[in-house]
Amino acid sequence: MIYELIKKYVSHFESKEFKRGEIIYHEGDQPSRMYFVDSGLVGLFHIAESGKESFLRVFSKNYVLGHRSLFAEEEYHASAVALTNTSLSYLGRDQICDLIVQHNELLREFTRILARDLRQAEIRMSGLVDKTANARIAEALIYLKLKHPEQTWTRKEIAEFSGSTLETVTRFMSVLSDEGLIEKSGRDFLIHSPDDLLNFVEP
Amino acid sequence: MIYELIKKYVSHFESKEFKRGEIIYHEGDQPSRMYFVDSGLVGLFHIAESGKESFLRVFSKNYVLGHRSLFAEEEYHASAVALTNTSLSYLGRDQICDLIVQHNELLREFTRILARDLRQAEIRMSGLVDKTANARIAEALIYLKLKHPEQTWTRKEIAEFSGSTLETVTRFMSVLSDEGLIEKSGRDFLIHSPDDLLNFVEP
DNA sequence: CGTTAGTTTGAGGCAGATCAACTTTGGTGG
DNA sequence: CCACCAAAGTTGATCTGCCTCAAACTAACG
Repeated sequence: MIYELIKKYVSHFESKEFKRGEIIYHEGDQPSRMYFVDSGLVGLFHIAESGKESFLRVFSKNYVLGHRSLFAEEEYHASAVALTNTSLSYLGRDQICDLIVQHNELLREFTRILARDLRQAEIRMSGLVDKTANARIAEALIYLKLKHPEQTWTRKEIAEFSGSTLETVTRFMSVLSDEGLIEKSGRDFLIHSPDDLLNFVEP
Repeated sequence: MIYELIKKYVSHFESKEFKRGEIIYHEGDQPSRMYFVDSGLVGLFHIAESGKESFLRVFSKNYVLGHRSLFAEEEYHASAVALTNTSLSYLGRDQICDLIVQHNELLREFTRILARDLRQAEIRMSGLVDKTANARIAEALIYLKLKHPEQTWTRKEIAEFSGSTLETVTRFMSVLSDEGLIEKSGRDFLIHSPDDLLNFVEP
């Protein structure tokens, strides 16, 4: 959506390829660009003091990344990592600045994205206090797998997204598999019915 | 800051008084206004399914509230409550819309606020997984009391801000008092040295 | 002063983190 | 194409932080 809007005003983009696992930008760095996903999948991760990682956001085709830091005029608070082979286009900070000053509607779209992400972050925060680990894992499974069915998510990624641990995710997925609520195949899995899954965890 | 900017373009505001405990807007409502704090203190609370509340944000003099929902074009995801007797000015949605379309710099300021709040929410999220309850309580004490020394925060508010419970907050504050790191006086308290406090909890 | 909202302290229990050892998967290079 | 091996997943056992429930106390306001 935002990427479509931007393409209306910009004809040429620099672009770059990343392989699975490659880092797009590092937590702590000063932002100099805004990235757009042409293909592939990107994850945003924050590493806490203890070394524990949190999986904050996922970016897929046509999403933007790096915008938060640019608009906040802060360094990156998290690292962006390619989750698959990924192709990104990007624009420099100055070019973005010109664009948003000249095209108010573009800036409004960025503002909407940030406002929605803020809601999501605060709701997840509340879920971390309120819900059991299994409930959060169930939601993570649904969110990650339904939005990105082609991706083979690792147990570690699911754990970091749900605010749990690898072992707890594994254990719970075994239960779900025994209950016939998901179907494991190799490292991947399939959700039969999201509703049944949620019902299982919140009766 | 944002309020100052807005005052440059708007001469007349409607305004309203709220007593401690009064609700300014309800979670789930459609946003129709944006509020500005003239005096007093406002808290933003989200109630999770189980009934557990999370204390998401604090708004004091010159801060805006209600902006997230307005920009996201979503209903409120949390309720705003007066923490003290509070005086708010407000503008209607249409008026805000006109303002931000006409004054790009104003919209940029809103975007910055949202971008910074998003960082904070995601860092707090990560802290909920990573840190002990006591570490989060220590941070909450510092954040709430240093930014708003005049406010007598309740144990419940501190608990909901730190993602803990009233009892755990009470217990930990008793320890801190015994250690001479805070000084209780009635229901209120005083922090001697924020650094010492943080050092006590993260050695 | 009486009343209510807020605070304190204790005892108990359990969800889920941690540590550890073993198995499986799937990519790679011979 | 198969053998190998590093990376990912599984499972068990243990341990503890802190939440929950309960009951008594105290501050503060009208």
